[in-house]
Amino acid sequence: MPAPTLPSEQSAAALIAACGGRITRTRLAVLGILRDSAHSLSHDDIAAQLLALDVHHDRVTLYRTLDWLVEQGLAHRVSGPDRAWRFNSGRDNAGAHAHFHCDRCGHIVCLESIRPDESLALPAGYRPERAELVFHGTCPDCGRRRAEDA
Amino acid sequence: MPAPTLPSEQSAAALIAACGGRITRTRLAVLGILRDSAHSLSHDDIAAQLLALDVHHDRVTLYRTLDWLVEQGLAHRVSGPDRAWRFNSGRDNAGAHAHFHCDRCGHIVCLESIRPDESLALPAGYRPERAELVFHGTCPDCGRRRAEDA
DNA sequence: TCACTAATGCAACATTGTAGCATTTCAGCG
DNA sequence: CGCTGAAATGCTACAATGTTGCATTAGTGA
Repeated sequence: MPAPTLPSEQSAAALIAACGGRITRTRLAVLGILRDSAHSLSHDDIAAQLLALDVHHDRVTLYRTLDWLVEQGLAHRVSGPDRAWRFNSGRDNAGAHAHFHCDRCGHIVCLESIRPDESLALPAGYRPERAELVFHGTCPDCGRRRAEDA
Repeated sequence: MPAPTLPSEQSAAALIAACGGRITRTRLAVLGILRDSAHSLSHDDIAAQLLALDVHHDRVTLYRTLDWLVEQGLAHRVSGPDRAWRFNSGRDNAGAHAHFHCDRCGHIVCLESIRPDESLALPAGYRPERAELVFHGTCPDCGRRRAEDA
C-alpha cells in the first residue's frame, strides 16, 4: 500500500520540478494542501494538516518551504488580520470581494456584494494578480456599544 | 522653564478628559505624537519619539496606552506589511491612494495616481472611515529578476 | 551504488505583543 | 493643602510568530 497521496500531488511534483527544485515530501504535501484549499492558510493551519497527513516536519522547514514556494511563484503570501502570514496557491477567491475591517474590535467581515475594480491602469511593469479592497471603520456591534457608552 | 510641550498637547488633554480618562504624561505625549504625524506610526516609531522627548515609559504601558486610545476612538490601528500594528490619529492621508504590494519581495509602493472608490454602498450599520485599495502581484524589479532566472 | 549539495532538523535567538501583580500617581474631597 | 481610592504604570515573566547558524539527511545525476 502506497503512502497517502493528495489528489493534486502529481501536478505538484511537476510544478516543483519545473522550478528546478528537489521533490521532497514536505514540498509535495505543502503545495498539495495549498492547492486543495479554497482560502488562504496560516503557517499553523498548514502544520496541523501536515500532522493529520502524518508528514513529519519541523517548524523551520515549513517556514523555509513556504518561503521557497513564494519565491518560485507557486504560492502567495498575504498578511492577515492578526500578525501572521497567510499562504495560498495563487488562484483563490479571497480577494474577489471586499472586506470590512473594524478598527475598534479588529474583526474582519466579508462583503460579498462588493468587488474591487480590477480594470484600473497601473504603471508599466507592475503585474497585478488580484486587487484587495478593504474598508476601515466601525462595525455595527462597536457602533452600538459606543452609543451605549455615551 | 516648563517641560517641553508638543503643539497639540492642549487639545490632546481635552480629548482625553472628554473620554473620562485620566490625563497622564504618556497619554498626552502619545496622542500628541500621533496627531503631529502625517502617517501611521509603529509602536517602535512612537517609542523612539517618546525617548527623544525624554518621556520615560515602559513597553507594556505604551501598548496599553495605544489600546486605550483605539478603544476610545482617539486613534486607529491598522496592520502594516510586516506583522506589526501601525497607529494614527484618524485623519491621515495614507489611505487616500492605492498601494501595490509585491508578493515576491514584500515591498509596498504608493500608487498616488489611483484612488479607491469610496462611494460604494455598504450594508447598514457599517461606518467606513477610509477605504484601502491594495494590488497584489509582481513588481517591476521582481518581474525582471524572474525573467533573468529563466 | 556513489558523491555532491540542496533540503532538513535542531537549538538558540529576535521581534511583537500579553498577563499578573505590586507600586505609583491622578483627581476628587474634606 | 494633604488624604484616599481607583486608574494607570512598571516590572517580570510568558506567548506567538518568525529567523539564523550549523550539523545531518536525503534527492539527483553520474
